[in-house]
Amino acid sequence: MQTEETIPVVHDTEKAILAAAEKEFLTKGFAGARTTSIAEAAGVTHAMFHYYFRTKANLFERIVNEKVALLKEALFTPIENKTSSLEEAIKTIIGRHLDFIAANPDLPRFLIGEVYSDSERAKVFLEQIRGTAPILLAALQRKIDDGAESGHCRKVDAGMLMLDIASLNIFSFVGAPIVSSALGYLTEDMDTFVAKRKEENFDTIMRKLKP
Amino acid sequence: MQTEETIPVVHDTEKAILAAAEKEFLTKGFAGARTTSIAEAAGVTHAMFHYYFRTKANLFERIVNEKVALLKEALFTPIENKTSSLEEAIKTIIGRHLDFIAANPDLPRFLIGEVYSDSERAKVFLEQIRGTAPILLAALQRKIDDGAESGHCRKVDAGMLMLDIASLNIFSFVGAPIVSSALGYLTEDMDTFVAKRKEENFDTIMRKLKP
DNA sequence: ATTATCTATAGATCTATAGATAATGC
DNA sequence: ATTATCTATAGATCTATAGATAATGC
Repeated sequence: MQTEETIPVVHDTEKAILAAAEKEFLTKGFAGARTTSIAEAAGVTHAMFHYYFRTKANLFERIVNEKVALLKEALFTPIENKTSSLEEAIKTIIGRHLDFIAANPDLPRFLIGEVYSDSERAKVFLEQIRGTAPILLAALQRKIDDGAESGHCRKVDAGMLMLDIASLNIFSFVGAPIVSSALGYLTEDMDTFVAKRKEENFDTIMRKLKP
Repeated sequence: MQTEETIPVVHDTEKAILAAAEKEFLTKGFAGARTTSIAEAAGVTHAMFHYYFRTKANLFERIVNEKVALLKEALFTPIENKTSSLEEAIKTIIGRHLDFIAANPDLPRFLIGEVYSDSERAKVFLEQIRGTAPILLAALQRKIDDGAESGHCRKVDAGMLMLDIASLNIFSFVGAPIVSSALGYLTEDMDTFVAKRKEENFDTIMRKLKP
């Protein structure tokens, strides 16, 4: 039972193409994606693709930018509470990151394969991150330094710590199919898996920080 | 000054095509690779491509199989010395893995993007690993269990530990361009970087094992 | 004789556009 | 009048093959 909107639904076709393109590009990459398949999946004529977005490259760029912005926002939002402990800050970062990946499971592979395999596209991506990452990292480094001074943790580099966190989180997803199949683990449901990995990776990182 | 071989160099063209194809496929993926570019890079006519390998898919499969076999051999060779300690075993595994990635820097991205994005290709890949990984893992698990019994380390799952090791090692390379650029690190020479990462990741893993 | 190579081109896609027609908003 | 949609097709690649010619090994 659909509710009739009085507000006209503008550009329904445009949205359908965008949604179909996102899926096609994220799963097949730029070279593997077909504009005809996108139009077909969107349920519109192929000509509509070009009417709304002119070129394949146009639409691809748009989707990349959208995804990078999303990632930027999800990951590099400064930790709100200035009085939160280092432990809480790390828990927040890992939690955010893993939740984001769980909500966008194709994105890591897409970024790895499409964005920074192409140096031109990588540049745009890196520019975006360069602007915001340092804010989060500076705050993290301050907390680490404070902790180190009071003897609660080792003095490690915040950037390297973030690389460790990113590695453990991302590969939990990207590598899971290999590992689970190779080792014969059962694939439990997503939520359980994410929760388990949050704890596990948090523990790994905290141990690394211990004096 | 070239030494004249009396033994005839068989299939020089074939080798040239193979080498060019490997580079093209590893950097651009199956969909992005062009058989015309491969022939051109190999310095032969395009028809030669088909004369030697018939189809694009043929050659792609051949290169995937070759690379997977290489990876299998490099990573899942059992630790020789049965009397070696857990610490030594882990050091060997991390060292081998990182050396292999350093020697094949495009391979992780290629496997991530090409092999297990396609479930059919992934199956072949996983079959290969399923055969050999358990041998290494069983040996590692035994060492962990021994260590746990004598109170030298925690009792952790060898499979999960390998996932952590793989994550940290692979992402050291795959993610390095992002991180180094985002944080403004200078790219030091490869050997230094590999050596540093070996130590760092070894330390991370050993801390995870501590009781 | 067999193997390797070349030129030329068929055949299959795929992106993009032209131009006509229908729907929509003033 | 403007915006959205359709059909048809141009134009550009790309993979693959046909068929002729040169090189090689007995």
